[in-house]
Amino acid sequence: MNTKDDFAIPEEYTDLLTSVREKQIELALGISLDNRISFGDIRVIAGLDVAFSEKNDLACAGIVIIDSRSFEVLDEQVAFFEPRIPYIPTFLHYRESPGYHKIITQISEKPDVLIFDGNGIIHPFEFGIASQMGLEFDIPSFGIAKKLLLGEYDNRLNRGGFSDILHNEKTLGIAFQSLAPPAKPIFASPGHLIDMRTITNILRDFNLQQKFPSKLPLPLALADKLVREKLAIGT
DNA sequence: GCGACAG
DNA sequence: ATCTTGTCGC
Repeated sequence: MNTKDDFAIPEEYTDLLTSVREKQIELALGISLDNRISFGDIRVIAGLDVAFSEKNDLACAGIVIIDSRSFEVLDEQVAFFEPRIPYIPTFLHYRESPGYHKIITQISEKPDVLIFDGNGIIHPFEFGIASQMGLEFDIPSFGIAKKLLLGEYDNRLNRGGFSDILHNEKTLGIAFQSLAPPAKPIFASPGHLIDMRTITNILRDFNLQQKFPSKLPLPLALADKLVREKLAIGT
């Protein structure tokens, strides 16, 4: 089982990332796992993702904002930026957040909930990118990872089934097996101001969109598609 | 020492 | 994440 010690900072980045790590630990104290908004009151929900060029010198961040009742797209925005560091596990926020800070200033409507591509509290310091962005924007947030960073779960999942993800005897997230296609489960965890129950409801509600079949919830699936297309054009 | 490690 | 050939199933 992975622990904090398994995620040491690479030698060549100790100068830069030691203070980033200290900040993670400090800010993690400010995370709330209580709901700010109940599931039934969510009207506007957004998915956020980043795509990278092959050379890894340019990235495109994107947001797709959805009306949770009609499933219509209310707004979508992209922003290009240069990643500050390469991909280093547990430091995704430091790599991708400049893009998210740009697009959040461009949107016409403030979402009730943000869904990030990555982890919330499934993180050695319980402070993944979804937690940090939710805290910085002061908006309820959670993350979805396609691969499990740490923790354990019962992998005998039925279609449409959920299973708690445990780490050090604590529930950090939920594994979800999509209803539609044979696919591996996804791993969701709260970022900030949202609870497991609400996340479960969102995953269930936004999974069955015939319009865009995906194991990812609709807003995130659309954001994923958006940034990939825009990057291909802008490159 | 080796392996594992969100995107 | 991105690239990329081949293969399986409906």
